[in-house]
Amino acid sequence: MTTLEPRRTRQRELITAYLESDPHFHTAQQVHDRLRERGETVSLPTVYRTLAGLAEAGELDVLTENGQAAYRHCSPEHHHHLVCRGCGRTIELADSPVEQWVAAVAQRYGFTAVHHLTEITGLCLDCQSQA
Amino acid sequence: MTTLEPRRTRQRELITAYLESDPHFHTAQQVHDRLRERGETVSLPTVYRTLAGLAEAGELDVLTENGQAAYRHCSPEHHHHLVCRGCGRTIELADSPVEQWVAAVAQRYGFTAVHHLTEITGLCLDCQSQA
DNA sequence: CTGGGTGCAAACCCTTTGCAATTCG
DNA sequence: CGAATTGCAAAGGGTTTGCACCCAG
Repeated sequence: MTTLEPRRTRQRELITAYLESDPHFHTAQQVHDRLRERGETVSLPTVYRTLAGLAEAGELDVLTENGQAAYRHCSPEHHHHLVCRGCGRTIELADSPVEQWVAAVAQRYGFTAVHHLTEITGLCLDCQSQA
Repeated sequence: MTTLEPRRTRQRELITAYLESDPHFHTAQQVHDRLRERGETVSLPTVYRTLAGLAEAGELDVLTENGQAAYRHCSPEHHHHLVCRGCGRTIELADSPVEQWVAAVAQRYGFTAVHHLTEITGLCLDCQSQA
């Protein structure tokens, strides 16, 4: 059996390169805009299709915020974020009990190819005083 | 200062009553449909406005899945979901270590009004064999 | 009475799809 | 060359908004 690889096109390269260059969450539209700003021409549908494909292949993490899907290049060192809803300040969190729990849950229900995503939002000290 | 209470209307009563009667996640459209099935007349925009208002007031938990916002009457027993990427099958998970960890993290960094969201996706047994 | 709430319809926004043209392998 | 990919434009689906009418307080 031959592993069917996606065809290597200019557009696909641009998109994956961009995601790898900036390992944060980006919506399809953001990716599209950034590439256009650089003078690259990639259509919006192509961005959507490519991102959807990569996500399904498990190469991207997906997060829906505000009704928009945001994608991020998968990283082995998975960490979580604590985000301030006021100023957007983000704190990276390490050593959470989440990974272990996820693994246990997956095993219990026989799930494989498991991904997980945890987002914590709140108001930081600065934003509390301003409110 | 007088606390400005939302006006008590028939529609608002119906919506809140429904959410309290079934403490799971419902999209605006689902709420609308259920109420209509009962013969109640509430317009879709009103459902959206009411749910958005309640959510902002912190009386509802919000979760966006598949690009649709789902609302649930706030309950202390927050649980998470394990979703199959193949068939969409969803398993509700209780007793996760996430809430405690979130509380600890929030306290450590001085965050308040903390919300969190954990999504776990994978492939269930059925979808593994079909692949 | 008076302003917030409601309903309708249309507008919006993000996303997906049909299909012809293009391009990789 | 053949199949996968792209781009365009248009459709789709959920959500929001403008505005006139209505009803709770």
